[in-house]
Amino acid sequence: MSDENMTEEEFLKNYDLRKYAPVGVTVDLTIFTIKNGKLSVLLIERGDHPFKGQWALPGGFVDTTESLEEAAARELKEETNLSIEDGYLEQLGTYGRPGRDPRGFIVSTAYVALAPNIETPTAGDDARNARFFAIDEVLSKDFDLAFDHADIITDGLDRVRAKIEYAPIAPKFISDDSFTISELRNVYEIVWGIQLVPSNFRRKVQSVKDFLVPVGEKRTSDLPGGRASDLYKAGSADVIYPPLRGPMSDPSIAAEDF
Amino acid sequence: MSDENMTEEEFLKNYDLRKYAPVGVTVDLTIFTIKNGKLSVLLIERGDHPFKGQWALPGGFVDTTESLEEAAARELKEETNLSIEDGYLEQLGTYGRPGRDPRGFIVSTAYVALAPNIETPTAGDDARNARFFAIDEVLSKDFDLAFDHADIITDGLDRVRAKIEYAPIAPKFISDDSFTISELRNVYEIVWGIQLVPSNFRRKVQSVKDFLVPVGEKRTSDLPGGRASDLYKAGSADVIYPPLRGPMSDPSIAAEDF
DNA sequence: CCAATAGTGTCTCTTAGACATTATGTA
DNA sequence: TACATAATGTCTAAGAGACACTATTGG
Repeated sequence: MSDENMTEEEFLKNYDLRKYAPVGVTVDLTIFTIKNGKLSVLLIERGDHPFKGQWALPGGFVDTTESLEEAAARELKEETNLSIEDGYLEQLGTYGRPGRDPRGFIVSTAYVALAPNIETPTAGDDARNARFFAIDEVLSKDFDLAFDHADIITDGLDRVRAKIEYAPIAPKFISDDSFTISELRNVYEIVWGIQLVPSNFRRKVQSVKDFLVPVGEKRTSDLPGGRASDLYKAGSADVIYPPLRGPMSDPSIAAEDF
Repeated sequence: MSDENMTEEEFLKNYDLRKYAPVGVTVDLTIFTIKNGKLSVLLIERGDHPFKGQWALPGGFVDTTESLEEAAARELKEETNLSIEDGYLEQLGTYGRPGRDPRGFIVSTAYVALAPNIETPTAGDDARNARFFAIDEVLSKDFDLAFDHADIITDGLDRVRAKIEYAPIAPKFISDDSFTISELRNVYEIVWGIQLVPSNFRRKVQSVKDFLVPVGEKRTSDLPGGRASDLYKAGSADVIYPPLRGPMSDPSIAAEDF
């Protein structure tokens, strides 16, 4: 039967993807958190070939019964026990350079996740070694990451630094449901790597509609001294407008700071 | 030989991706242009199953010898004869919902391309029907696009509308190498679907460092009347700062206009 | 001259950045 | 009390939006 006259049903009955060149699809996660005052990313030590023994982003092959998003959410849950609602998960991009995986033509769709400071990532059933590394350590020249994961982490870092300007995702770095404006400012300072003027930061975040809602309680610092601070929780805003301009958006700052 | 004691070379010699579930990787392009004063997207009429006879984004399977970017650039060249330098090409995202392609588990990495108003897309060797459609027509309820391409076009449209705020890509819509500020403003007005105040737009784009460089010539309008306008060409800026705020970034405008 | 578009100037209001001042907590 | 941090207020300069005005073209 010629292709021309086949119905779509007939075509699909005869169709077999296996005839074509073998390819694979994986997801990889850049799970960011703030640990010891530094922006950090979760890595796992690979227990199998390829890159056995090297550090890599958590991830794995996508099951053909799940979407990419579901595969990423599954990995996030496995590694951090965070559900997609508590944490934050967003597609970063897809990496498909031939040769990036020695097993064959395997494209990987990378996701960015944000996590609060969780004590120890759940190692999962497999006895994999998993822990958070400071970003600057991971991106240093002598840190030997598997695959093209250094590229992915670099892109993920850029994404996070740019996105906290206009998306209300910074609270995802904070463990508690409620937080102070100083804690929020601290997140921005760590992610951007610059100091912010507290009073101006306060004015700006408070002027953003539905970004922060006052909880009505105060928290006294664990350090000696200092006025108790008001607590806030994340509001319903889905955009920060006007954005909190960081060093990513202004070329004049970016030139000197990165 | 157990997996435990294999070297990486031995592992890879035995490894065969074909053993796993069959998957496919395609690229799809949302090639935007401005035609008849409307933002438009290139569609091709599918000559083969699946979705034979329906309109779809140009694209196809990725060759395992090329990167995703190269595959997208190849498609762009085939469809519009634009090289990646003249046009503009950027990864949009990857779509992997099971069932999106009836042939099997096929993920598609979508790219956004911008093209000047080209007369007729090169139909290519294959006798496919290909032409630009106005965005609002394509995204109307009764336009029956193949696959999940309506989702991809919607996302691509959002990307373009957001990105012309801070990236100097608007000139890519203009055929000529040099252009007037009115022509540039026209691009923004069409993409955003709003009217801009000419004098304020002029002041803002001219204040962006290295965005526009004067050519030193004037162009007289083809219409009767009107002062001759200065010509500019795209400069070396890779970011527009401060951004040209459109309706995408300001929730108060977005609410009423979309 | 008129009509039409390009380009300049001006006014006001908002916002950002810098920093002073006041408030409230602990040692 | 001293000290530390939170919260508020103030000043100035830059930028945005609205719109008036001038310049240059063709008919």
